Amino acid sequence: MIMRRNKEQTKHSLVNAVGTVLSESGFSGLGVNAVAKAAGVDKVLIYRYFGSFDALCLAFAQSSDFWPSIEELIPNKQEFLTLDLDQRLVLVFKSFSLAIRSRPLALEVMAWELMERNAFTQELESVREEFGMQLGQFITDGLPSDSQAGKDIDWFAVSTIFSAATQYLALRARTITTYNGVDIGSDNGWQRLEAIMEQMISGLIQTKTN
Amino acid sequence: MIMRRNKEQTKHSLVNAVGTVLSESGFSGLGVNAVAKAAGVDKVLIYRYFGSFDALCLAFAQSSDFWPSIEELIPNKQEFLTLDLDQRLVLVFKSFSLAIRSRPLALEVMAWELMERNAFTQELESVREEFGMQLGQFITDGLPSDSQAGKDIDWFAVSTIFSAATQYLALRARTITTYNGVDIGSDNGWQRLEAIMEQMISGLIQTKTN
DNA sequence: ATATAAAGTCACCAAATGGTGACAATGTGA
DNA sequence: TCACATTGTCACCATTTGGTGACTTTATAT
Repeated sequence: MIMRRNKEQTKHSLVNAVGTVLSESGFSGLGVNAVAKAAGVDKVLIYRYFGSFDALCLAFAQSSDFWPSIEELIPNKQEFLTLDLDQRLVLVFKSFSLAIRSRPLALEVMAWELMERNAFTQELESVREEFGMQLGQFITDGLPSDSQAGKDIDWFAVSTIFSAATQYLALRARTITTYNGVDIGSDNGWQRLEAIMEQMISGLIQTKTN
Repeated sequence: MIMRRNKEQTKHSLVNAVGTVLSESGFSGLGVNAVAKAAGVDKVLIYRYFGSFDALCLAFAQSSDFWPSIEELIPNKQEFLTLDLDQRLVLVFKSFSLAIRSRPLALEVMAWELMERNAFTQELESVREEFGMQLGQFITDGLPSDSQAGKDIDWFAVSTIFSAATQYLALRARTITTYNGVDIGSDNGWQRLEAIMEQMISGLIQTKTN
């Protein structure tokens, strides 16, 4: 009863092959032929099982775990809930930059999103958007009711800037090591960035509480 | 003595065609055939005049003005020199984001730099690096000697974060309109970002002067 | 066992890619 | 005028791309 021919396994091979090709050759090398070869499977099966190459990429986008989970960013939820908003932000951005920098596939996909908008990248975006929403809720969830500090601060704009900067610099770090005098190729440089982010956040709160 | 066949003019056509193709079809459509067609010239001349396609791209990188000039960012130098560091930073980042968002070619090239590292992107980076250096000097040039505020602040890290965020969001704005609740497709959203950057900078200085 | 549907292989297609050699048209110097 | 180098055109090449039809092999249900 051994299935030497297994449709599901072949589909998985193809889906995984998308990630393989993407991380090995970048998205410029992504194509029907390359993926089929990487999967060790005939390319015609892509069309048979997924209908189109875009659909296969879509399946990859939905099934893959290239994006960090919230649990990875915040391993200790109990401890996290005891923190203030500023401390939470700092902690999240620290672990976010760490998590993202160690994910070549995520970086490749992020770069792709900046280039094109197709069914694939659209799906990827929706995955990320949901992640962002959950994370946002997590950060503001169950905040001490007596923390009035920074209530009139545009925290969305703050986290937008920090998240954007983090992602951009993580992408740049793949090809250059120094950006504007900061060594984004080393943990040292990233600590500089985290430190100044921390100062900015506390500066914001102090300004408003004064 | 009119040259109906003009080598220099043809070369210029080819160089310009690189920009045309890049802004119309993106860098994924960039190739020998497309550029030659856009220039209205036979592709063999690319190899004759530039040696290789990469060399042509290099010529484009060096000759083009897709990147904003410092004069564009700071039109009134006299007035600029009267400002404090924080005011200068705010002003520069405001005009930088404005300038960059209205430059589709610059955005395309920026996105490309995030994808690949080749002779072309390397040259582009060096152009940009020089720009960054000049801008940095400009910002700190002739500062009032009595301004001790923020002397111990890592301003390189600050401008790194703001510049990175600006570039990333400008890139994202090409394909999506809302990022993390901020409408990066409209001037309104960008004003939110500029406002919070302003608050952060002044917050930094206040923290240190207290 | 046999018919039938599913799973996989293979050969092929048109189009586009980067790249080159042969040739025609034009300019320029003697 | 005539030779010669320059400028440009064109046909062609091998390779790769996305995509399809026809085929063989395997599993399964009756």
